[in-house]
Amino acid sequence: MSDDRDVAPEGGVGDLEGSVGYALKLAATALRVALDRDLRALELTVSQYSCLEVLGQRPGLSNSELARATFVTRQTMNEVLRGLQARDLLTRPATATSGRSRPVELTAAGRRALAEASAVVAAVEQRMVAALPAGRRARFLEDLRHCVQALG
Amino acid sequence: MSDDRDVAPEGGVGDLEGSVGYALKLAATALRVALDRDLRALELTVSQYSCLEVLGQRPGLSNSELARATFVTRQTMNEVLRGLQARDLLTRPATATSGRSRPVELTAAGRRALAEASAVVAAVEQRMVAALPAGRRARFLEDLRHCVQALG
DNA sequence: TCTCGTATGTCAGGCCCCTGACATCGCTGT
DNA sequence: ACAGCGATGTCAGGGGCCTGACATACGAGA
Repeated sequence: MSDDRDVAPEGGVGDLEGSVGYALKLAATALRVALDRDLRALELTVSQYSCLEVLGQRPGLSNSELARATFVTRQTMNEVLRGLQARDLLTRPATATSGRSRPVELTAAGRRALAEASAVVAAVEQRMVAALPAGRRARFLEDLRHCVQALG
Repeated sequence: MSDDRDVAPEGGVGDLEGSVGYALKLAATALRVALDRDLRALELTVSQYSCLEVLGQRPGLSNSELARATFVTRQTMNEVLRGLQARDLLTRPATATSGRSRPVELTAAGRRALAEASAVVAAVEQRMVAALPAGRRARFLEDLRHCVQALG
């Protein structure tokens, strides 16, 4: 107690270096930065790519459904959609056939952009996964899911 | 090629469920949300907590040094510091003794807030780590570091 | 039928974080 | 001595994400 250095409050976090949460944040940040950098060449943000990717696999989803699928609020997704729609990467009917939800569809340009972006993202992921010792990937994935489940 | 479903572009991402990057993003998001929620009771954001935590372990750091330590830009850290200073959780000399950098110090209230926040964060981390099978924590940490290294 | 709850789209305001730009200050090589 | 360079603090602008709030549209139950 004679020096502040290396002294953590009781029940506190302690050293950051050994913290799983800290390492998790760092890894996620590194991933986001790498994706941001590589996607910038395509004029796409990570959020926009996520939207396109989900839409490519599940065409016709509404704003709210896309928001749930990408884990953002529908307000946020609304803005993302507006940006992509302004660039003619997707279309929405002007009026809803039922209720207020309108199905979102990729345009041809949207599918092209998705294909390019998907390749870029896959390359980054490949670079990351390649750094993991062989055979540990499955366990790593499982551990990540355990974390999500414990926190959700 | 007869159906869009389950058909990934060549070289694309493919299914999201098996993607390490996707799982990593989910885990980091879950962590951030959990921290946000629990820190809200203390009127602290995650960024503010990060700043306090680093400052507690390394008092006297300047704005730019804190920014580097928490992996944000100095502009961002500048705003975080201003918020914390307005609440009297830290102090900065009005004028620099040399150059332009001014050492930041926690106040007594700042140390109290840090102690509370650190306990909250430790509890969240504990909840997360407890979900990992025994003995796998070290390897998980190592894998996360491998990811960071491969991307940085 | 009419009301209530639920889901949806949207606007407003705010926080976090970024890039770009600028002024200031110390150091260094000429 | 001085011009150039690097680091620092700060302002301006923008994007992403959030919560809160509101209006609208559908469906279930009294």
